[in-house]
Order: sequence, then C-alpha cells, then structure tokens
Amino acid sequence: MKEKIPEKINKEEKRLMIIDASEKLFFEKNYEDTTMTEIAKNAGIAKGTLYLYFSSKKDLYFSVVVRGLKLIEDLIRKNIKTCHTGIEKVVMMGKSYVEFYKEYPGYYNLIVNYESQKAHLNPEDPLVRLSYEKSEMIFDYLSKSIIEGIKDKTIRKDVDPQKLAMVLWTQTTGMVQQVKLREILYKKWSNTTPETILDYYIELTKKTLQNNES
Amino acid sequence: MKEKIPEKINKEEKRLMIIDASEKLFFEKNYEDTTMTEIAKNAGIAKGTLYLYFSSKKDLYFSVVVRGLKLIEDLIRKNIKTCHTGIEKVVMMGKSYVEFYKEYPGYYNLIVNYESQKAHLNPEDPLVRLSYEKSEMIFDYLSKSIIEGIKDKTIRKDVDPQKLAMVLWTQTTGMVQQVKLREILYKKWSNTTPETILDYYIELTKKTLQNNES
Amino acid sequence: MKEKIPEKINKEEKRLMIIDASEKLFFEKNYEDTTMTEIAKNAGIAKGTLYLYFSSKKDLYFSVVVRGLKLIEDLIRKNIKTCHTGIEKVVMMGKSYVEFYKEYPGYYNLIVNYESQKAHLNPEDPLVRLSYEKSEMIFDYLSKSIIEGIKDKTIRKDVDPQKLAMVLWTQTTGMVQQVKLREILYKKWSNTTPETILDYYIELTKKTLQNNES
Amino acid sequence: MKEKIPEKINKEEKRLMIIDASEKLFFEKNYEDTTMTEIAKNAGIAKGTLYLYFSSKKDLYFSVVVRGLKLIEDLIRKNIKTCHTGIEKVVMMGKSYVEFYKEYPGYYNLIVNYESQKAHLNPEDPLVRLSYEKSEMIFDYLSKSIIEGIKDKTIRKDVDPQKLAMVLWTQTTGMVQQVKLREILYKKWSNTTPETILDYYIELTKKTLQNNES
DNA sequence: CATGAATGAGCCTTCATTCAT
DNA sequence: AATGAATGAAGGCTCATTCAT
Repeated sequence: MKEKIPEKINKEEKRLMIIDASEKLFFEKNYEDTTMTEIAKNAGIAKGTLYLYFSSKKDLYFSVVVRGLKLIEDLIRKNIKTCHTGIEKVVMMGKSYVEFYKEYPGYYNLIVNYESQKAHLNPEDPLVRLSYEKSEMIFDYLSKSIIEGIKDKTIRKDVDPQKLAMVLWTQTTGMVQQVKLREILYKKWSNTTPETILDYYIELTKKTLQNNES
Repeated sequence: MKEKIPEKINKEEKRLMIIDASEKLFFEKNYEDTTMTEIAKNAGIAKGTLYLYFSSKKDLYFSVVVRGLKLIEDLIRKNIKTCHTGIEKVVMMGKSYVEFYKEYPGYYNLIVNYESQKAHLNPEDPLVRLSYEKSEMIFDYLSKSIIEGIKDKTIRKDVDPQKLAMVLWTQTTGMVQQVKLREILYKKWSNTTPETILDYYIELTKKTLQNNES
Repeated sequence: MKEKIPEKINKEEKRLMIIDASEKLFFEKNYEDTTMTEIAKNAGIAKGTLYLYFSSKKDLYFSVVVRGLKLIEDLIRKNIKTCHTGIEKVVMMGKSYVEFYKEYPGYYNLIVNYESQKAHLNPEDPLVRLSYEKSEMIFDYLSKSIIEGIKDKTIRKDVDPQKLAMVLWTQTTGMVQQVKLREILYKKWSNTTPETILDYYIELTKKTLQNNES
Repeated sequence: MKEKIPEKINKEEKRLMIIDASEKLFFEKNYEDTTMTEIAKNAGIAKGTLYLYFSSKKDLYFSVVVRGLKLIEDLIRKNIKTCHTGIEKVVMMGKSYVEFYKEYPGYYNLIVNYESQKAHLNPEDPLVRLSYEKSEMIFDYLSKSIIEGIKDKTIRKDVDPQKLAMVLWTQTTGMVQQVKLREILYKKWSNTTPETILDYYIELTKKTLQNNES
C-alpha cells in the first residue's frame, strides 16, 4: 500500500531542497555564474524537474530573495520585542540589520544585486510586490517608533519622523552593504574590522537621535 | 594642405564615442546584458573595430568605471576649495558625493557593481589599483578634515577621527547608492524625492558632527 | 515492457554516428577547415548536442585518431597470427600497414597530421599517451620479430635489431604516407599505381632482410 | 637627385624580407597559427603592404614552399656533381635529402603539410605545377642514375629502374619526414638520435642496391 | 607605393528551456 | 511526476582582406 501523505510532504520539501541548493550556489558564485545543471545536480534531481517546481531561473532567484527578506523581517520582529522606548526600537532595527548581515552574509549580496536591478523589473510581478511590501513594513515600523520616541522623550523632538525614517533605513542598508566591500581597505588603512565600524556607526546614530535636553 | 592634427583627435574621439556608447548601454541595462554587438551598433562601427580600441569587454567596462571615478574626484577637489573650516570640508565631501549622484546617476550602479565584484578581481590589475587609490585619496582627505575640524572647534571633540572618517565615507556612498533604488517608495509613501532625503541626510550628519559647546 | 538495452545501444550508437560524421569531414577537408556546425549538420543533430557527447572539437579529433590507431593495431595483431618465422612477421607488419592504408586511407592524413603536431601537445593527455603506447607496441613487436628472425636464420645476421626496427617502422609509415600523395605523379610518369609501388617496396625490403647464406 | 636604382632593388628585397618573416613564423608556429598582422610586424611593414607583394596568405605560404623546393634542388644538383658511378649518385640523392632535413628542418614540416593538402589544391595553380615539376626532376634523375648504375654494374641488375626510383624517392622523403616526429621515441627507447637512424637507413639502402656479384 | 583603420563573416562554446518517454 | 537528451540562439572574440587617405 502506497502512503500518500509522505508524498505530499515531499512536494514541499523538495521545493525547499531546490531553494537550498540554489541558495548555496548563488552565494558561492553568483546568479549569472550558476547554471541550472549545477542546481539540479546539487539538489539531487533532474534538470527537467526543476521546471516542475519553478518556472524559470529567475523565479528560483526570487525565491531565494524572498527567503532572505523573510529572514530579516523575522529578525527585526523578534529583536524589537525586547525594546520599550522609541529610541531603543529604532536602534534595535539598525542593530538587527547589522546582525542579519553578520549572520546571513550570503543573502546580502543577493538582495543587494536584486535591488540594484529592481528598476528593470516588472512591478506587477508578485515577487517584486512582495519585496516592496517588506520594505514598507520596515519603513512603517521605523517611523512609528520615531514618533513613539519623540513622545516618550527618548528621541530629540527637532526631527521630521518621516524623513528621518527614510534616512535611517536607507543609510543603514547602504552602510551595511558598503561596509563589506571595504573590508580590505579598513584593514589596510587602520587595521579595523567591518564590525568595529558598524558598532561605531550604531553608537553615532544613537547619539544623533538622543534627546539631550533635561 | 592636409592637417594631421584632426587625425589624432579623431582617434581619441572615437575611443570616447565607444565609451559613450558602452556607457549608455551599461547604464540602461547592465554589464552582463549588454553585448558587444550592441555596443558596436550603437557606436556606429563594426564589431571588430571595437577590439582595435579595447582589448575586451571587461576593458570597456573598466574604462567606464575609471571615467566615473575621475568625475567624482574632480568634483570633490573643485568643491572643497571653497571651504575653510573642518566641518565645512567634511560636509562638502558628502555634498559632492550627492551632487555626483544627481549629475551622473548612471555611473553609480556601475561603480557599485564593480565594487561588489572587486573581491573576485585581480588586485594587480591597474584599474583595480586605480580604484583603490581613489578611495584612499577620499578617505585620507576626510580624516584630515575631521582632525582639522576638531582643532578649529567646528567638530565635536568626542569622536575618533579615523573611525568617523570610515563611517562617513561608507555611510554616504551607501546612502547615495540606496536612495536611488528607493525612489519609487519615497514617492509612494510620502511623496518625497531622493533629493529631499539626501538633503535631510546631509543636514542630520552636520548636526551630528557639530560642536555644540558654547 | 520497455526494453532498456536499445537505449544503451542508441547512446553509444549516436557517439559513433558523430564520430562517423566528424571523420568524414576531417578526411575530406581537414581538422582546421571543418566546423562544429558542419559536423552537427552532417550528424543530423543540433550543435549543442555535440557537446553532450564530446567536450570539445579537439576531443572529437582525438576520438577519430584513436579509432584509427585501434584499427591498425587490430590489423597487425590479426595478420601476425598466421606467421611463423621472424622474417614473415616483420614483412607482415609492413604489409599490414600497407593494407591499413588501402583499407582506411582517410585515417592516414589525420594520424599523420596529429603526429606532426604532437610536439605541441601535452604529453600528459591520455590520448597522447595512448598514441605513444601504440607506437611503442609496434616498435616492440618489430624488434622482437627481428631478433626471432636472426635466431631462426630467416633474417641476415649482420643487422642491428634495434636500429633496423626503427628504420623499418619509420620507413614504412613514411612510405605509405608519401605514396598516397604521389598517386597522380605515378600515373603520369609511368602509369603505375600506389599499390604496385607499395608491393615493390615490400618485396625489396624482404630481399634486403633475407638471409642469403645457404 | 633621387636614385632610382636602389628603389628597384628594394622592391625585390622587400619581397624577400616578407618571405623571410613569414618563413620564420611558419616554422616557429605553423601556417594556421600565424597571422598576417604578425608577419607584417616581423617584416617591418604595414599589413596592407603585404597585399601589394602577395595576393593572399596562401600565396605567401606557397612562396615559402617554393623556396624550400629550390633549396633542395640546388643541394641535390651540387652534391651529385661529385659522383661518378650510378649507385653513388643514387645514394647521394638520399644523402642530400637527409642533409636538407638537417640543414633546413623548418622547410620540412611546411612542405610536408603542403603535400598532404595537395589533393585539395587546384592543379592549375602555378605553384602547384612548380612543385610537381620539382618532383619530376628528382624522379627523372633518380631513374636515370639507377639505369646508369645497372650499366656500370654498381647496382644489382634484378631491379626495375622505374619502380625502384619511385620507391626510393617516396621512401626517403617519407623516412626523413617521419624520423623527425619520432625523435622523442628514439631517445626514450634506445637513446638513439634521428641522425643515427638516417645514417643506418642510407647504409641499409646502399646494401640493398649493391651489386654483390663477382 | 604605403598605410593601418575598418570590416564582418565566422569560429567554438554555453546554457536556459523544452518535450518525448 | 520525473527524466535528461536535445535544442539553437546568443555570446565574446579573431583575422584575412579591403580601401580611403
């Protein structure tokens, strides 16, 4: 007697296995240099099977990006729970981003590459929409936290919450992305690590936001 | 009487024309998706002629990157001349970067993509060396200006000049790079432009650096 | 019930078909002037398919050379069995070479061309090694047969077996190779065929080797 | 006042210089791997100038072949003068071929390659005709010398002069050509040089021809 | 005569995708 | 559902030859 249930489970499991394999290769090499043949081999399936689960190579790529996006969302949500004041939340969001970069560096390049090509993508695409939603979520929470911080007097009141949210969000992602590329230079010029720079960045940002009155 | 000089000019002019054509395509699409055939067609020459002026596609790519690098260096040098205090210089460097982005947005992605692949490049390559030199030049000037600012009391004294230079430099490039990718979102969420965000960023950074003591 | 065996056969058969097609073209034109496009067309498959069976054009070329090498080895082995005296064996090796040329003239040029470029080839290459082994095999058997002939008194004893083996082996391959190129001239000058010349060559060589003492 | 005579000389001299340059490259690399650009550079002239002296790359190739052909003809003519008996002349022709190979090894590959492609060449081509004529000349002289040798009793009389001429001529060219390709193997197997083998070949051939009666 | 920039057909190879089994 | 052989368009690059100067 054939058991049907495990089959069902295998279906979704296989999808994940394929993403796992793709991910690994995309990280090690990069999107362009990874071939469908390699992905199939790494996933332990036939090349044709790939197309039963994903409509194209790009689809596979998006799926990995989405996974990364979810990862960072989860990280932020989890970390933020331990915070109480507005400034704590804002700073924690920055720290989460940094943590994400440290923990899952592979997703970084992929997401960054993805973002830098977003302009050429079809905004109707569900995956593209999803990535916009995640960004929106982050931005929303960030501006709410700033307002909260102004109210609870942990953040200076002479700031524009909306603009600040945008700056912080943009600045942090940019910072994290750039820091990696400069690893060699940091070491060369003053024997400093990316981590030190990022910590200093967080500290500095905190100072900037802090309400120094009374 | 035949003039020989125009010949010479034409030679160099054609080189520039080819770079122009490549540039345009690299900006519109990207390096990988641009073909030599297209470049040739766009430059109005035969494919083989391309190889009379550039040894490979990569060589063409580097030439565009170098052009961008020179552009930003010139901009910084020019702008900095009008500044007198340390903080003015630091802020002006940020502004120059922003100005560069506004003036020559296309170079950005290319340089960024170039940087993100630097890890895989041969550090002996003259072009790679050149790009490192430009970075070093900027970083050097930045840290000197910070020290100058601390001395002339325009910059708060509780900062580490070296680390701060690294943060500012990383942060600004990251900021400028990211801001572009978020253009659509800014507009969507609060009808804001990248320019506004960048201006706000500069303003904020200035506040952070300022020496607020009497 | 599906038969699996034919599948297997087809796989190998297709390989052979491709070699057949390559062979034909390599013989008609030559390696350099034959294109992968032509080979594919002649084999009745797509160009890409070629690379499923052979890793490169060179690989295809080697495969044809190896086929020729095997053919001649087989021929020699088969013919030699019928011989008993040393001189018979030596002469038969020459005859086999001649027979090979008559039977498979196309392989000749290819092997010769291959040999004339051997100097530039990587001696580590399995195919190159293989060709050396075949040569060694022939040379070995030849010198053994000469020694045998001296012992059984069918070959004159005033010869140096090693040197003679080298001369015969070199001379015969050279003879056979050249004879083909002179076909037109033979006919023109004395209405003679390559075959007659080769027969005369064999006869003459036999006379040279024979032990004429009582 | 401009001197016209040197100009005229230069014309032919330049032709020779170009052949010199081609020759050098054809020998070092081979026909296929030599480019017109390299030839021009080596000859110290512009690429276009090449076509003022030679109609095509193939023409250049033929010119080198012809030069080689003339060289060997001269060598044979010169050497033969010192001979008096038939067998001496025959043996000397073989020796001359060997000498040619030793003296001008580069021409060898080229001529051989040329010959192996002769089948595909147009027999109307003047160069092709020329090469046939040279061969004819050699063959003619060879058969005449054999007849002479039979008459003066230096060559055994049980040979067919025509066939023998063809065999010797074919055999010697083949021998010389092959010997070079086997250089490595000779050394490997019995530490012998091509020269030793060729000498042994000449000696053996002499024995074969000699009239051993009375 | 001489030049050398320009040409463009053609080369080998790769790889995402399809489809008969 | 799974396979993997087959496809063929496309890619970067080369080079013998031409031709305007």
